[in-house]
Amino acid sequence: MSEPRKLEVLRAIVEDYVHSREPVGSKALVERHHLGVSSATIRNDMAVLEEEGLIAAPHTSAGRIPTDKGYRLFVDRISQVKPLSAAERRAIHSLLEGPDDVDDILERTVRLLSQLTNQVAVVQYPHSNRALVRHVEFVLLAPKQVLVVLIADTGSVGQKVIDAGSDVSNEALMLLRSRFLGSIAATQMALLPQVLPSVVALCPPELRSLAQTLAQGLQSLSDTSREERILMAGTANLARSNVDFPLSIGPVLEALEEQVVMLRLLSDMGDDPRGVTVSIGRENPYDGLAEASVVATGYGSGAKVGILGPTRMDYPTTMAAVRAVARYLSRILGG
Amino acid sequence: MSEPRKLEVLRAIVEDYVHSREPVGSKALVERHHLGVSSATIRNDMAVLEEEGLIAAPHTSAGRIPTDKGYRLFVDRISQVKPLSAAERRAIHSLLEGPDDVDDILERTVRLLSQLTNQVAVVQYPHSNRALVRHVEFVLLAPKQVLVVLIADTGSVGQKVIDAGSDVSNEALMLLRSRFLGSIAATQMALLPQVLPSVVALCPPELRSLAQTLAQGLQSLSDTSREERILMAGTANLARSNVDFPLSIGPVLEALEEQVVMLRLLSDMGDDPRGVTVSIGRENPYDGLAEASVVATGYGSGAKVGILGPTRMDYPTTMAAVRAVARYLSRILGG
DNA sequence: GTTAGCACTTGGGCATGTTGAGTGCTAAGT
DNA sequence: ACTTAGCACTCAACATGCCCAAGTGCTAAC
Repeated sequence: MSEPRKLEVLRAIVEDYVHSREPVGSKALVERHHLGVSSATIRNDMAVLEEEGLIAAPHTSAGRIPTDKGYRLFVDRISQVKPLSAAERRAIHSLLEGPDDVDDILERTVRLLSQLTNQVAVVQYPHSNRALVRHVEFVLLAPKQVLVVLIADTGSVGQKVIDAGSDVSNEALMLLRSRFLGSIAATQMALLPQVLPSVVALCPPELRSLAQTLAQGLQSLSDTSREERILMAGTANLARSNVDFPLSIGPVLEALEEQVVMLRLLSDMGDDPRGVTVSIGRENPYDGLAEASVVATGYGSGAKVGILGPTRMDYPTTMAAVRAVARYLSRILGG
Repeated sequence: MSEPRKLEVLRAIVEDYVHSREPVGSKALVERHHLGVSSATIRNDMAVLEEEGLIAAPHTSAGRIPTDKGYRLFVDRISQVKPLSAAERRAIHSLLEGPDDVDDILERTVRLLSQLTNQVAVVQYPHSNRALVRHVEFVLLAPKQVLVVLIADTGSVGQKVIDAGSDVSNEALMLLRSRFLGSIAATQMALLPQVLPSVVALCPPELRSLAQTLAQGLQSLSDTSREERILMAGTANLARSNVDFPLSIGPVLEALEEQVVMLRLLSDMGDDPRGVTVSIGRENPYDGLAEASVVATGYGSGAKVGILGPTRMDYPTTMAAVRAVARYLSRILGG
């Protein structure tokens, strides 16, 4: 049995199964694809594929369906990225229009991606390593509570309420604000941890502890605004694509609700800046996603975009969409 | 047949059905509830209830289930709000702890509510009518793009990118910022539409048009920060509560994804500041929610909290939870 | 107005039969 | 050494028929 044909058979099985949602048998296979051999030969090949754990039969006398391992091989070695349709290109292009508000763009991106792929789309807020501090604001909410606001020149705004140990005066805040602002304006976010301590050190002793608290607040903002948030869209696709198909969507919804889980998931994925990464079924670190796959890639300076869907998914098309969207995102937000 | 007993029967049917998820028959009814009459009598009563459209039989020889109208009557006239359990009270109390960040509080509230009710919880961002302007910031992102930030003394931060028609200088922005800030600091958000025009009018003529654009931005922030956003949690409960129960969750997920739909839904609901409002099944203005009910109430100065779940839901408990959570929310955020 | 009794309906469970897609194997063909 | 035709076998899915329990509606008596 020839190695190339074996792969061809696997490809055919994956494609047919993704398309029909039904186990595919040897006879149907030779009919739909013009492999130059008979169904008996295919049966032999399939037996081998099954031995290798690439396909499996749900029950004795049904066709075969790909295993996680089968999909893996398919994705790694067989599939070719499909070009996008003209309409799809147009849709992505239209992302370039409209206001360049980061939130807005991400919002629209994630919707578009979910529509293109018919899956749940997920996008991580862009890293703002290179962003510069544009403004700092301290707002006294209650005697001991201060709202810390950190604005970057990219337009991203981070905010956090912190608890000062003791009563805080407005004057003190004003003073500290101008101190901080004077020292860190136009500084890279990534450098804050190095710069902030010296600012604190230069403050009058009686304000030192407050300044310390505020500095911590600012620093955590520079951290969290980098990675913390995630946006998603297309949850309804989970239900739709699984009409009469029992991917139990409960666990998946749970995973999607836990931003922590999703963040972990995305950042665990490889970081090949060129290609997209695929995590299939049980390869996922989270149990609830044992029947799901994640297709993701990085954009900009390292944040991730991707989709989540059933293992039985049209990988070539999906990968193409994710890749295209990521590229445009990089272009718009400026790597 | 006595009117009180008829209601009693309806109540029993609703309660049993909610509990067992199965149509309830006359015999089971007399066994579980000690109504002082025989099953034959109940049958007569049930026939009447069915005529009145309050209950229906899925097939000829099955028990009855409540109709939307039946639930309506139940909610309006029969049910008594159940007191919360001690554990539930404790959980709600613990909301009082931790930092009083608005986002944080709402986030935790909505999670808590979804856990208490086992439904999807939804909360609208609080109205900030009475909030005072604390700070205004303009950030130049690109030659023609300005980020407008509006900070309220409540700690809520609104932001928006606006498109100035022509190139903008940093100096101009600085000047306008101090003008605006001087005029509207400590002004009520609700008053902005009246105050802003006069600020614009006092600007130097060459900056007038930019000032006008910025003023519009500020105003829309004061509007949108009031109503626009919605937070939700517990989507996974949709799948869980419908294991082996075919509320098609697809349409519901769609509705939940459309913030517009949800906002409309919430604001269409009555505004009784004391009690909770319930919208049952087809009473909902959105078709996808024909098999769902919404239980909501106002909090603070008019925003809404509530839950969404299947029509077959434990209304008394749910209503109690929603009401209790709304009260605490009002207390924390200061009506 | 209530109740007991009874005939009637019907979905669900179960055992049984049938069908068809699909397999694995063997033996023959290239 | 592959490939192929043929064939016996397996098994989910569907269908059929049967029975049962739950439930109803009605009537006649209390």
